[in-house]
Amino acid sequence: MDSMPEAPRRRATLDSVAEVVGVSKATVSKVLNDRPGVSEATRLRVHDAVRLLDYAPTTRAPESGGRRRILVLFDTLANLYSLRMLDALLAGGHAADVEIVADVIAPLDPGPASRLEPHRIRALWQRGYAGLLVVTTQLSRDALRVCAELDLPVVSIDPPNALDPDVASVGSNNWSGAMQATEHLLGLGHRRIGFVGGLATHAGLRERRAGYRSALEAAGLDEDSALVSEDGMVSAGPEAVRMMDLVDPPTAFFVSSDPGALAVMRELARAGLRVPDDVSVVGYDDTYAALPAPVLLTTVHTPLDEIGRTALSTVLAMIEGSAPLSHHLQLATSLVVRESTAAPRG
Amino acid sequence: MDSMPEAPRRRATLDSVAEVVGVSKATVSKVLNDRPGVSEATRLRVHDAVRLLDYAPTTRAPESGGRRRILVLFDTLANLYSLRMLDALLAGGHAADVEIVADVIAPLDPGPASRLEPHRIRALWQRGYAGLLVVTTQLSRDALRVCAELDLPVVSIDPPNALDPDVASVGSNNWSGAMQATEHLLGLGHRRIGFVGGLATHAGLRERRAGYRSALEAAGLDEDSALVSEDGMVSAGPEAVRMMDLVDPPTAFFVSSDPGALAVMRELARAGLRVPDDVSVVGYDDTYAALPAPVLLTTVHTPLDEIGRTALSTVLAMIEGSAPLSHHLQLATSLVVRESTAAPRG
DNA sequence: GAAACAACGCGAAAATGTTTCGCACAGTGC
DNA sequence: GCACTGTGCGAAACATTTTCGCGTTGTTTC
Repeated sequence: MDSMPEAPRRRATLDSVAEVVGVSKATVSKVLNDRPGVSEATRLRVHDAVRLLDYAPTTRAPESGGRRRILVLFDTLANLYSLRMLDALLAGGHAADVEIVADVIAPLDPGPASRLEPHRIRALWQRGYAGLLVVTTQLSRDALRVCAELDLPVVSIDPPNALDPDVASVGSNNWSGAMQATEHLLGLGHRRIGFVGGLATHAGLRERRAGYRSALEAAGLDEDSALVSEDGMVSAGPEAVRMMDLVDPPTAFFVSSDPGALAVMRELARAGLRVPDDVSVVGYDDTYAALPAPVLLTTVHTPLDEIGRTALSTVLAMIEGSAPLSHHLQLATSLVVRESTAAPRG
Repeated sequence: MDSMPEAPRRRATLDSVAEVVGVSKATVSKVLNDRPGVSEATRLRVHDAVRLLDYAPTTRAPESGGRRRILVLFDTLANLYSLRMLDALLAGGHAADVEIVADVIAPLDPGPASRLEPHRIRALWQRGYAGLLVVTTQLSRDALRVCAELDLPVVSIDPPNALDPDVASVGSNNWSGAMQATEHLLGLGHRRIGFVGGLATHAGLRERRAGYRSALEAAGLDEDSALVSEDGMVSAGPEAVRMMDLVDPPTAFFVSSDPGALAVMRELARAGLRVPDDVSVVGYDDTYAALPAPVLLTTVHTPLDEIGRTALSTVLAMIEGSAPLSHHLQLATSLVVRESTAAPRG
């Protein structure tokens, strides 16, 4: 018995493409590099053959000449959270000599149809990314299965849900952060503390709610459902004003995002209430630190730099083949007391 | 007599490096690609020779999945201007099926030494970027020369200085924008209008100053140097407060950036002055539009989306080989009147 | 209408860089 | 002294890009 009867289907090479088209490999090379000196007809035929044979240049030595490329997918860039995360990742990319490519999942169509579908994952993989970082976005089970098939390492940053325990994730301890914020207000003497949260579809936001409740309970207080809003951040301001009209209004608000906190402060100011004299406000994430607001926000600082660095080194470790340190890292938050909180009146 | 007696100093090649070190080109190649099978001593000697000869491989990195890659270099990501620009560029990248790679020039070292040096440009070219977009950053003449040599198209977005007329640039009409802002205040009845600008090293900021002055002159007013500050944005707030202490204080401020305007509003508020009741404030760039500030900022809207799209299509056209529509595009600004301006008191 | 000319498309060969494979040599065990 | 083994390196094979010249085609000139 000699070797296998059929050809072992070697990878397509420039010569094989040239042979199929019936031109020289020089011509094929020119087409692939968009060099002049080739007719449009030949150009088209070469492209067809390249597609047909699924040709890819071999000089691509994935781990050699070119640097590794990591794709970072944001749900949106329209907030400072994304910006600071990107900044941290770029710094980490420089340090590790990898190329960080940022993209938004659906820059044109914000509809729910533009999720990360399996075919999209395959397209990403074909583009040669060595790893994938997904920021505050849920990956479907199908998408994850495709990633596993393609051996494409994925790390989720601040995942909305801990859907799959096998997916590595890096985030911060939301429950503890909310505890810190609420305990700060309790420590100032507040007893009626409103909670203005985002939609409870995000696990992190649910954890913040739970932390808020735990802090209240630890202080011997019951949660008052009239003081809790989870309608999403667009209605944060009106919701806060609504609570202030209650017979026993809150003296402080814990708002589970910084933009939401700013919206609350804005609406309170329009309603004639001063922060922190009349009402205290605590935000979350510390993404607006550099912003010279009239009243600087007391907020929970999430270590985005550290989260970014950790996520990057995790995905790099996975690319190298080693298992990540832990599948679900949560970094510690810290409270930053600025100007928007004070002891309640009287 | 034959040709020139001395060698014309050709570009270093693998063979020349190998000759200098006294090894084969295979060994040099292994060193450069971090392949095993080379002793540490040889590795070091090769690295030395590479540095000495300033060797760079002539073959470029292959394009990712066939798509072109455009590098966008920001001076910093720590502001919403960069964020919105990046967002616009990513959207344009999706539309044109090119990969947008964002990076900051010096993520670690903010010193002036980290400019875009020629060798850095070569490194970029080697990584296979088809074009370069530079945001609010000056390129040195040397760097531009290298770009021209390498045939690497460059488009400057909002360049600090119109150094080289041959470099394509896309920006907005700063002079006209400042005119609009100042005319708005004049139209409301203001006659004492303070100008708080950034450092006048940036051409765009100088143009804004000129537009401010032109509007005043068109209204028959003289510029009062006591009402002009160009100390940079860090001192914007204190400068505004200082002007309010003048015997004939301004009734309005034109601040030539949005963060600066917010800083001014913050300091005015701390000094007990209400905006817009006591003082009006106009900002510039409209980068904080989505921000729920207590008083929404009246500002000059610069069309960052359009600027980004235009810059991207310009660099793509240059890659295709066609000349850009124009070398120095300036897009029109528009005034967005919100809450921070009103007629002067009494 | 023919000769001269210009432009373009293409391939052979040279140039450049990467990978494979085998040789030489040093150290080690018997 | 002989076999064995691992390491460092280079020759040659391989993959791709670039240069340069040749032939074809279409156009202008007389």
